[in-house]
Amino acid sequence: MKKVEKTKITGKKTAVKKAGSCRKTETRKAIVEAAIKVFSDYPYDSASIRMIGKEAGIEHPLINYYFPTKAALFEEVLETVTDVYYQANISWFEGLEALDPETGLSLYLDRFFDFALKHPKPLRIIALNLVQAKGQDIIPGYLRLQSLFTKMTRTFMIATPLQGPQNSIEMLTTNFNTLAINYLGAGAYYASILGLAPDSPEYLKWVKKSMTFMVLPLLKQLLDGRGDL
Amino acid sequence: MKKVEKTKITGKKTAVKKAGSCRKTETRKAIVEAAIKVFSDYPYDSASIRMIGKEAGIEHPLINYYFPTKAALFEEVLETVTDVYYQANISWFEGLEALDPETGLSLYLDRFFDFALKHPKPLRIIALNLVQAKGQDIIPGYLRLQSLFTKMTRTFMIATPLQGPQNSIEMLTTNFNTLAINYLGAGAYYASILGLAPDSPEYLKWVKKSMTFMVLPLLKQLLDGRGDL
DNA sequence: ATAAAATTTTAACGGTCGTTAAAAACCGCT
DNA sequence: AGCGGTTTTTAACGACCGTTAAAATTTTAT
Repeated sequence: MKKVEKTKITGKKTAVKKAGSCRKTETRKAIVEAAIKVFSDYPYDSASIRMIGKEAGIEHPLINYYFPTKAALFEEVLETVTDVYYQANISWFEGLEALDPETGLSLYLDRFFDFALKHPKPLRIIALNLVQAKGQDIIPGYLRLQSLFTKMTRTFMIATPLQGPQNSIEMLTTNFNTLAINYLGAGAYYASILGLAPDSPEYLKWVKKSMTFMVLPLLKQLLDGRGDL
Repeated sequence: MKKVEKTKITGKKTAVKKAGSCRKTETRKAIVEAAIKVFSDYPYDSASIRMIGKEAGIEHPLINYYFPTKAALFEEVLETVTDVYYQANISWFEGLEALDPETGLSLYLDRFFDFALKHPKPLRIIALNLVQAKGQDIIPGYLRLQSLFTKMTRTFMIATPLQGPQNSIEMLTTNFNTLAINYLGAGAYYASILGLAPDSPEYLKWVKKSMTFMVLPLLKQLLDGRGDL
C-alpha cells in the first residue's frame, strides 16, 4: 500500500517518501489531532495520555513512542493552536483600513466568529489553560500563551491606524482579547448565565453586540487620536 | 473544655454547645480554611484531599469524617467564597449615588482592589474554576459560580441609577465583571504579559486605568439614559 | 524469502487519587 | 479507675496517572 519509487536508471534503494505519506507521520498527526481534541475539553492536568490514545484509536503507550513526555505533546499542541489563532487573527484585519469604525469592527467580529465556530478548539485550549496555578507548577508551554497575547497586541497596533498613545492601544486590545477569549473560549459559562445555548446564534449575537457596545466608542476615540483619559 | 449545661429543673442530658466552641467545629473550620487556600492555588480537579489535609495539619482521611466527599467540601468552599464576594460587591456601591461617574467609578475600583488585595482567594477560586470542561464533567457547585454573576448584575442595576435599556446594563456589568475576574483572579498571567509583577502597585494601576478607560464612557452614556447602540 | 528495521501492542512499574474500615487516642462522666 | 462516645490516625482498597521495557507485529530492504 505504501508508495515506493525506485529510480529507473540507477535503481537507488532510497525510498522517496512524500512528506507525511508514510505511516509514521500519519499516526503522529493523528495523535496531535486527538490531543487537540482532548486538550480542548480538559485542562492540561486533567487531560490524560490514555484519553488521547483512545481518541486517536491507538494504545496509549504509542504516544510515548512519538513524544517523549505528555508535556512535549502539549507544547506541540500549544504551538500549533496558538499559531493557527495568531495567523487567523492577522487575516481578520485585511482590508479594514478603508472602512469606517462601525463596519470595520463589524466585519472584524464576523470574521472572528466565523473562525471561532469553525475552529473552536484553539480558543478552548487557550481559555482552559490561561488561568493556572501560580508559583511552582507552571504549565508546559505557558510562555507561548503569553507571547500570543503580546503578538496579537502588536498585530492590532500595526494593522489599525490608531493615533492614541501606545498605552491606550494596549489597554484596548488587551481588554478586547480578554473578553473575546472568555466569551468564545468559555462560552458554556457565559451563555448559560444569559440563559442561552453556547453555540446558538442568539448567544453570538449577544457577544457581538456586547463587544461592539464596549469597544466601538473607544475605537472612534483612538481613530481620532484622542486616546488619553 | 466543652461547655455543657444541664437544665436546672429537668436535668436533661442534651448538651448545649456554643457554636464553634467545641473541638469538632474548630477542626471543621480549619479544614474549610485549608481547602480555601488549596482551591485558590489549584482548580478543583488538580487540588487533592491530601494537599488540604497537609495544609490543615491533619491526616487527610479526617476530612471525610467531616465531609462525605471532596465535592461536598468544594461546594461549601464555593458557597463561602461566592457569598463573601457577593456581600463585598454590594458594599462597594455604598454612597456612590451622590458622586459623579468619574469619582464614583474610581471609588468603586479602589474599594474593589482593596478587597482583592486583602482577600485574593475568592477571586482566584472563581477564576480558576470558571472555565471548565463542557458536557459531562461539570464541576460541583458550578451553578453557584453562575448565580454569582447573575446576582452581581442585579446588584449593579439596583445600586446605580442607570437609565438605559436593560440589555445595555447587562452587557456593561458582564463585561466589567469578566475583566475584573480575569485581571485580579488571573493576575499572574496578565501582569507578566505587561511585564509587571501581579501584586505590584504598577499592575493594579494599569488595571484601574484600563478598566476606567473601558467603562467610563459607557457609564456616562448610561447615566444619561442613552444606552442603545 | 529472509533478515533488519520500524511500528504497535502488551504488561507492568511506582505513584497519586478519593474513599472506607478498623484501630488508636482522647474526652467527659460516674 | 473504668466506661461510652467522640475525634483522629493508621492501613488499605481499587482506580487512574505517566512512563518504561519487552514482546509482537508490520514494514522495508536485500
